[in-house]
Amino acid sequence: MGRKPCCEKIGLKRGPWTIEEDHRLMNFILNNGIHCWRIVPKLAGLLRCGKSCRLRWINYLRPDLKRGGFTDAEEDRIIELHSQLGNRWSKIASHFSGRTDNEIKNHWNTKIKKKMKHLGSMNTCSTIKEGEVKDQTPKDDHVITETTKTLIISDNDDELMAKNCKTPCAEEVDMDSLFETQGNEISSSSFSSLYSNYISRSESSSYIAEDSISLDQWDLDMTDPLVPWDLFANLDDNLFFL
DNA sequence: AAACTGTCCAACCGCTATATA
DNA sequence: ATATATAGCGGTTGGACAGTT
Repeated sequence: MGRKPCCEKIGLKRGPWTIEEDHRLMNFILNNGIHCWRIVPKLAGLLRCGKSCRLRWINYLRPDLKRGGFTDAEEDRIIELHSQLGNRWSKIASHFSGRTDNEIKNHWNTKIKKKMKHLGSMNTCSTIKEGEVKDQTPKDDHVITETTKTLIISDNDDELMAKNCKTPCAEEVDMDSLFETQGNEISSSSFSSLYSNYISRSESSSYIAEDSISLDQWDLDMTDPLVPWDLFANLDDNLFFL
């Protein structure tokens, strides 16, 4: 069976939206509501497919959209939800008012992932002793971040977190007991709860132990400076929608 | 100033889920 | 029960822009 791409129809416009198109779509929806996306472009006088209109509305034109950068709190919440839900962006987005799945997905892929990775490599590098690089280097998909104090899988996190993970990844670790036995002083309750989420999710998928990890392999110096994300937090929410 | 490189994000693609005839 | 259309989702891409050489 299979469906043809909706925009293959001759004459339909693709690519970036013009201001006029935005106005047409916005006016139409605000005046008439949404009943069927297929007929929206027709009635609104747009040479776009319904799918494209829907996306434009959801991701850009919706009046309740919150524009601007993510706050620290939002970012932490994304990380927390991602640890529970994996790449189910629409589910994650449903926990935020005014944020789209696309926006959160983009933010995760471009900012948070890198941030995790960066912090992970800093922690990793600081623990490696000369001459022991190969043996001591933890798998770089194990990262502890300061902001969340959760175990994050940064390099192949998507695969690991995916519902049907088939790739052998890492061993489950009881971080609480590890901290006790290793004498670390991390006492964040959010850390253990978030970590538990990872474990329960991992257990529900075909999560296979591959190698052991130890806190010896990490430098858990939680004083590492972070990018000041809150610099972006107070951009004018109403910048777009006046 | 020009060329190159990296980053960001809007938009698209292809798929699944759901509704309906 | 089946076929088909639409809605919705997540992954990916491409172009604009910024920074660097």
